[in-house]
Amino acid sequence: MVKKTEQKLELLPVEVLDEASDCLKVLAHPVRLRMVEILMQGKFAVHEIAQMCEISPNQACDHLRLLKGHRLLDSKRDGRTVYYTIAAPELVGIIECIRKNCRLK
Amino acid sequence: MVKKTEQKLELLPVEVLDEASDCLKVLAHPVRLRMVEILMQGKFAVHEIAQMCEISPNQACDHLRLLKGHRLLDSKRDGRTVYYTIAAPELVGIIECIRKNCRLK
DNA sequence: TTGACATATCGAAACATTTCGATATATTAA
DNA sequence: TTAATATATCGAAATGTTTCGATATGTCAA
Repeated sequence: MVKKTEQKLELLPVEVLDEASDCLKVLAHPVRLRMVEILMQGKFAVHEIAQMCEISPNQACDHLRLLKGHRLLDSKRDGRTVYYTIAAPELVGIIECIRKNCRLK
Repeated sequence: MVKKTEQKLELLPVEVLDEASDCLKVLAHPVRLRMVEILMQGKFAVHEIAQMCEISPNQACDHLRLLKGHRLLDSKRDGRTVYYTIAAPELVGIIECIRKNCRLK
């Protein structure tokens, strides 16, 4: 019999964990989760997102910039309005996971 | 036609987002993701987990304590050894999501 | 061009997290 | 009891994040 600590566990490479934890860190904020939720239902302008999140436009910019910087969102200017959209489809899975699991407690 | 900003979006209650972001914040660390991964494959002692994560035992304690404090893990002493286990089944969904999505890039 | 609106950027204070060593507690065997 | 092993706790330095106001840029209409 093999000793427990010598068993080969199936573990993800460190780089994947680093990347995943970076991504989770960015998502781990109630306002940013709300933004992802909102953008799962369409494209929206910064001021619309700010309003729905009940924060100031420049604060919304900060959060959106962070999300975009990690390639989770994308943006496109149309006139003086900038519309943000979901860039990383895996976000949907995480929000779904929250929807499914965070009801209780 | 209803104006976009007046559309009723399906949004999770703030309390759920607060709780979810708390949970994600705790998970958003490469060592803690590794711990969850490891514990998805069985129960392990603190020193075994520390060794597999390549950190000191007291640092492992710190991280395990944090995870347990958020009810993501559970522990049970057997003699002088303390075994940790997964307490929140929803963790599995998040790790699965990482496995599925964080290959590329 | 000017004014108004929409978004973006930046610095710094406030706040939170991480790490590490020192020390404490719990359990067992001698 | 004492020594050895396994965990746990704590304080404080180092580091990272958040927020906010001031200011800058980009676009359009008059």
